[in-house]
Amino acid sequence: MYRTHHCNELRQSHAGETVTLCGWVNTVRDQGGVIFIDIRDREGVTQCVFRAEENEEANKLSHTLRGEDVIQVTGRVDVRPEIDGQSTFNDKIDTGEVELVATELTVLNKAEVLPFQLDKELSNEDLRMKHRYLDLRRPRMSKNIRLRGDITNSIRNNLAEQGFTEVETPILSKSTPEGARDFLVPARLSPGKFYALPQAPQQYKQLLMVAGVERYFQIARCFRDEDLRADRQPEFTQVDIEASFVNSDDIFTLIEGMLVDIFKVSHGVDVPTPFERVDYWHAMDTYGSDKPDRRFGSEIVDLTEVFADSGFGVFKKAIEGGGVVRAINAKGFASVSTGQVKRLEECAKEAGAGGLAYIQVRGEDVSKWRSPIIKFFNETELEAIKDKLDIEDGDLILFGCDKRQTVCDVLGRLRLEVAEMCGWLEGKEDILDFFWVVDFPLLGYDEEEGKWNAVHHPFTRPKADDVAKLDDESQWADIRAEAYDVILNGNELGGGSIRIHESDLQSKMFSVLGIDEEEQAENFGHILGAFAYGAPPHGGIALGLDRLVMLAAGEESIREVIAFPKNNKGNDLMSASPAEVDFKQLRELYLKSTVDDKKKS
RNA sequence: GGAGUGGUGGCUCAAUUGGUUAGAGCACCGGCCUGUCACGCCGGAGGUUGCGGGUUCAAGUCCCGUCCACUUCGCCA
Repeated sequence: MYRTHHCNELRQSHAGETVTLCGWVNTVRDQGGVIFIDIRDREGVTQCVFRAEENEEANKLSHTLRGEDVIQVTGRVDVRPEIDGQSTFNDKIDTGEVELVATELTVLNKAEVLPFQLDKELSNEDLRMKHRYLDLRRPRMSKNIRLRGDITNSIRNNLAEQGFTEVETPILSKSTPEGARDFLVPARLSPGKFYALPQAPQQYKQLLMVAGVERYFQIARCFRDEDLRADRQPEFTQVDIEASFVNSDDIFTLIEGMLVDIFKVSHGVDVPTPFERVDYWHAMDTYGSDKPDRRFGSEIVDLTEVFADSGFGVFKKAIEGGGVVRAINAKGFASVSTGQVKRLEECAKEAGAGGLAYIQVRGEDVSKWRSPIIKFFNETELEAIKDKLDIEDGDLILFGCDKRQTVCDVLGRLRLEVAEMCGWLEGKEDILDFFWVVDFPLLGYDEEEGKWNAVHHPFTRPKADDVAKLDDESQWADIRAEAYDVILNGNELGGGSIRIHESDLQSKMFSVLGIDEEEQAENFGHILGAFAYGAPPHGGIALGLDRLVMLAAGEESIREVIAFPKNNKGNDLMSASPAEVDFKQLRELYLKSTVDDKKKS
């Protein structure tokens, strides 16, 4: 037996016992005669005291210890003494009332000097990743990784209790043209052909419903070959769920229960249920986002009627073209700097706006307002916006005018940017604003491609009341889907839908999406076939586990909750992957690179 | 593919906006210390300022190129 206790276990009640601890040398405080070593394992830290009078050899050896050496210490648990009437208790550590008086020391493994110190925050991401195994030793990382484990446990328990069966689905699967770029794996046994890594187990889980599994879940690794972000990795994990004979409400109840348990585990709080449900268009019109952050106000106000006949040409033209004029009031931000205005304008342009109209409200009197556009407004318009936007001295008003969708995007983004600039979220980190966004549109028109795409995915069921509209293209934009997203504080935790389970409806859906019969047979023949043999009504959801754990851990990047993440470019700096492979390996796969590598050497 | 920020001893950062021998804290090495807990004290070692070029009497600082990292847009549920 290596040890009798872990390093966060000993208390005054253990006094007098002889115990053995194992762990890493956290700190060394060499006083010459007496030496204090804090020994650390994943649970915590315990102070060991080495004195020559207890064991001369151990004391001597203790002088050679350095940070991160792995040691085994045996000794007697003592309550920390009073020295000159002063307590030597350390209330910063849980074991601070005792110490281990060492009688035996074994160095299990010496450590070289580390490339970075574990007791300091490190800004060098590069270095952290290169020595990730050391980075993970730090308490914050270790806590995150263990929280992730606790959360997946909680999810498994929760779903098992509800009768869900965990089923694994293939990692080597088939490329589908829809959605993100696939990772491809050459199939040696079928020269010239490729597997694709799954972007999500979507089709498999529906087929499991046809198979009569009824309640499926999987903590599933998914792959997408797109550019990375702080909250995006090429491989990521979804909590994938599908159930038969359920409606949206059943899914909501299930997921709410699961999330309540998760935040009980991570925050120790009871999240109230049921979560509020917000209509998609209400979210878009009010917050300019389908995953709004509602922890602060500055909601979007429609001013289309006010400016319907405006003397300001830009507004008037937008409205005449079927567009809208809307604005947000950034309360108290009239002090915005020129640089910030520029940044906001950039932001608006990125979201599709032509420019940014604004008013800096500096005083009660309109003559003191600073704005490039206000001179075009008449008295009635000014009174109307004062009233509708609740304008007070010190406010900043930001306008958007264009098509409804564009204005939503623009003002939605500005709203978040302003919140960032003004620190509106400071002190609100503990708020947990969970809700559902429902009644998504089923279809969205892609201007570039000139075709209709599925907003969620092609298997999403239209709302019963809207099914008939599939026959009339002019009504496609108005079809609502039986789809839902669950949101927390402006983050999409997951989304799902009730699916189509009839092959004729599914076939019609494919047609609407511009997938002809031949292509349907080729790419989706198996699922259409399956639906012909008695597919039960079913639906499900997928939650992004990485993001969920990130939020539960209070981190800002999913890399902080993934043991071995990839960097911006999809590289693993520790193992130096991806890497070149031997020519022979490629030959066996019938592959030849076309990369021009004259830049090398 | 575009944009932004950054790259200075092992780590975190500084260096008067172009001017002496590139500094400090931590870590490291040596010494001292029997109650420390971010221990303390004395001493020491450690640098091709990411790389390449240019401007200049003089470049960590300015210019061009390039590489790397992070953030972001495009892309991506």
